[in-house]
Amino acid sequence: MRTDASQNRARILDAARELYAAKGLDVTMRAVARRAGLGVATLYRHFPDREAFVVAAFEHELADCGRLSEEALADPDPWRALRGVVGHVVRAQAGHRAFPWGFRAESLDEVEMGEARARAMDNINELVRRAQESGDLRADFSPSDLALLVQASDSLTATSPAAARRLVAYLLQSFSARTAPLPAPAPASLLGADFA
Amino acid sequence: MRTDASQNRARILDAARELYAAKGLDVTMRAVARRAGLGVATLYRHFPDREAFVVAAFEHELADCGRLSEEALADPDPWRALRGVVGHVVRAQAGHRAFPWGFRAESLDEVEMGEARARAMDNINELVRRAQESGDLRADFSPSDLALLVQASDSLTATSPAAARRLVAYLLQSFSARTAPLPAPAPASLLGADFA
DNA sequence: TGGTAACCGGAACACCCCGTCCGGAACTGG
DNA sequence: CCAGTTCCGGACGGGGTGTTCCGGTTACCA
Repeated sequence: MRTDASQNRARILDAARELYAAKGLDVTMRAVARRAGLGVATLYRHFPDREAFVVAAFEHELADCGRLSEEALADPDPWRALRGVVGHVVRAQAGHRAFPWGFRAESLDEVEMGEARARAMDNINELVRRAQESGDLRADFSPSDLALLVQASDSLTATSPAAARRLVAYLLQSFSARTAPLPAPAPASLLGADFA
Repeated sequence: MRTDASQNRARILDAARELYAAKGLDVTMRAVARRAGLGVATLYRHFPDREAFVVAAFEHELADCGRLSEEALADPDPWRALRGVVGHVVRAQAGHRAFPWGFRAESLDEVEMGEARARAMDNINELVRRAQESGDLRADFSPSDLALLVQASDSLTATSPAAARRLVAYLLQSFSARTAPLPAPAPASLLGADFA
């Protein structure tokens, strides 16, 4: 591979991450190309189609997610560790709006990233099991509730990051088996000043 | 207005409601016209543009919402009434995916519907106040949290209605000032069989 | 019943998107 | 330094959307 080609590849992925972070997945290939200072054909020279391209842009975040789940397993307090993972993922997603999509992408299985995702999920499942065993996490909690949280949070991040944070705080409280209510962030209106 | 014109107007709105209910707002004007057995120009003869058209399709639901909030105010148990309103709105939304969008639409203010919405909001604000006074609803609850719930629920309804119901159950529990955990519906995976 | 005005339908317009093609520029190995 | 291969960028095709135009049709009223 020629040096300019690999430089351009990196520049493309950087541009994609910046734009996806700012605007979510509704970013055209042309916009990415323009941001990278390149032509659209260059994108298609490095990636077969749009989906593969988006997935490639998420490699970094997925690796982060895996590493994070490993660290969480080492925490002696599984409930605290789980909350930490949730907080991290939600923050990562606030800075990278397409995260849930990237996480769910079918085409991950093609590359070895599918395995990385599987390992991260195994870790999280184990973390959930431990947190339930410790009695901090409600017994009827399902790991799929985390996906639920991530997707719901993402949909709110688009309109109001503060609302997303508040939603996450509410949900984390519901997940807890203890009764102590967690403090929620300040209310964030999605409807302008309509609600008092 | 000629009788066929007014008949067609009703047929258009019916078709729109059916399609929006089934597929959300991602329905083309052509699709609505085809469903109504009419040409697309007929749609634009009755409504200036797509947005005004969608808003018009929501007139009925908004009126329902207002009536519902009136009834809820008559309930002696404000917390139960509030949960009832939430349940109704979420169900209405499951059958009418574009509800949150229609509720937030700016252009409502142009027609007299803006006033209907304002009254519904006043009622809900009052309901929240009473539920807090009764001690059932947490003191730091904000009426805007309802908008948060509706939007989050909507985003999940698209992929999994069961997940949306579970989310709502979790949130309602968090909203409660009492400690008794509400039973959550069965877990609903958003990620296929990836999570155990 | 007939004339007219209101109404209708589908084609057409303007604008987006993704993905491809090809002539020209740029890098690199000998 | 130069030839040749790799790479680039803008134009192109196919498909989609919201919106408008115009000739034909239909309902109404006198």
